[in-house]
Amino acid sequence: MNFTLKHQAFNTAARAGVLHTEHGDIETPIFMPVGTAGSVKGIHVRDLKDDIGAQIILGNTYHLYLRPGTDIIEQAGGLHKFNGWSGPILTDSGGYQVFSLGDIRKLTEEGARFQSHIDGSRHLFTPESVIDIQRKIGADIIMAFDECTPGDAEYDYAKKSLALTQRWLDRCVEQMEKTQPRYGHQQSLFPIVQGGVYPDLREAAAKNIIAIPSDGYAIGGLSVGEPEADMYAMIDVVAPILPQDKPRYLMGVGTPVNILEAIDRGIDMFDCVMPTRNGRNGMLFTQNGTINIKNKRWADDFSPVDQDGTSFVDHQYSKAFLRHLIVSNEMLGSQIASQHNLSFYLWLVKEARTQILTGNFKNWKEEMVIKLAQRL
RNA sequence: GGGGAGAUACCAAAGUGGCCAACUGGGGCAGACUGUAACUCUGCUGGCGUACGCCUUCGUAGGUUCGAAUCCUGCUCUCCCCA
Repeated sequence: MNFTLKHQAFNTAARAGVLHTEHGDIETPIFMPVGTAGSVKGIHVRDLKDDIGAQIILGNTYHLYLRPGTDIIEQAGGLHKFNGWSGPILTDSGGYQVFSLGDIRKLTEEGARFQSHIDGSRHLFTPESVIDIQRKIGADIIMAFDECTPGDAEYDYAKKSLALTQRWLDRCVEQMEKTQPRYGHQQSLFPIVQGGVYPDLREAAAKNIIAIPSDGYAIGGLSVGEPEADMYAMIDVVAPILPQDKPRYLMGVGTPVNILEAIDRGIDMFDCVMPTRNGRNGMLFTQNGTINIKNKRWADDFSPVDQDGTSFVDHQYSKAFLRHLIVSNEMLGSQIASQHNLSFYLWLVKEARTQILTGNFKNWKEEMVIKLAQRL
């Protein structure tokens, strides 16, 4: 796996590049749809590829481990074979579940003990086991096992949490070295910078991490409850420390505005459940702001879902019909909204890339941020 | 014709003397959602007021009572059973 930088503008840290993987090239900046349980909820692989233009998707270690279980995925020949997605796959390590399932897990030096949210059964995740599982899933990009520190963590907690994440990282690296790819393609480990909302912790974490040779570096523990300004401030601290010639992945972010702001600060890769989850809940993202399609005002609006949209669903269906579907809890509504939102997200990063390459990113971004913040 | 049951807010349905502007669902109207325990969650839903509150409501007309959605009487309507 290697990364080629195509262009870097003078008045912004934004970059355009290409990340080459054995399952295909990824043009950055990129948004990666989240497919927690092996599927991007409600979206066919064909539409992901041909209509939405996704270049890489996510899977989740914790969820896939619980269901269908690692054995089944191995028997299938890896997640690519299992779900039919032939492009690159990145798996989250379960570090986010350490955060989101805080009530039913316990952290120790050894790892994280979870109680399954499905049946209550008890499971231990260690840095080693998490690497092994991701190997078996067949991820192109394997994420280090970390503790995703809550956004409101006090300094002392964030510091301890970071130290644990760093010790776990060393064990992840060691386990990667001791093990081999499962299905004949390369698997790369991305370390993760934590440190809460504390610049000195973030700086130390970033410096610590770049000592580990990797094909890419991630920033985690943001957009988890902290003020938006803190998120940007942490990116400002960390991104300049990370190697220029490696992709930078901001985990779990975010809103369209978040993404543009982060691209401006030198981030290359993003993922977020927002386009799919919020889509299912009736929120549409457009160039001109967000739409709550459940609102009464759309009931008799027979114009296309999105006049400027790039997906077929944007022109195939009207706002009124989509509202009807969502309000009626018809599953097609979730599908259309998700497909629209993902298409918009992929359009957004593609357009950002074009603007970077033509040297107009900064101006374009400033205009877009204003438009995107509107509510229609 | 005889017997029985019932009429509560947009719908359904609790409430059978004061804690009732009235439980709870649904519907409606808004809001939230950031490495997915999420087709989920939260709020509001008689009128006016930010709020304390005030006003008008439980088929309808009267009555009893300090006080009625709740008790009594007449009327109207609905449903069930038997002829």
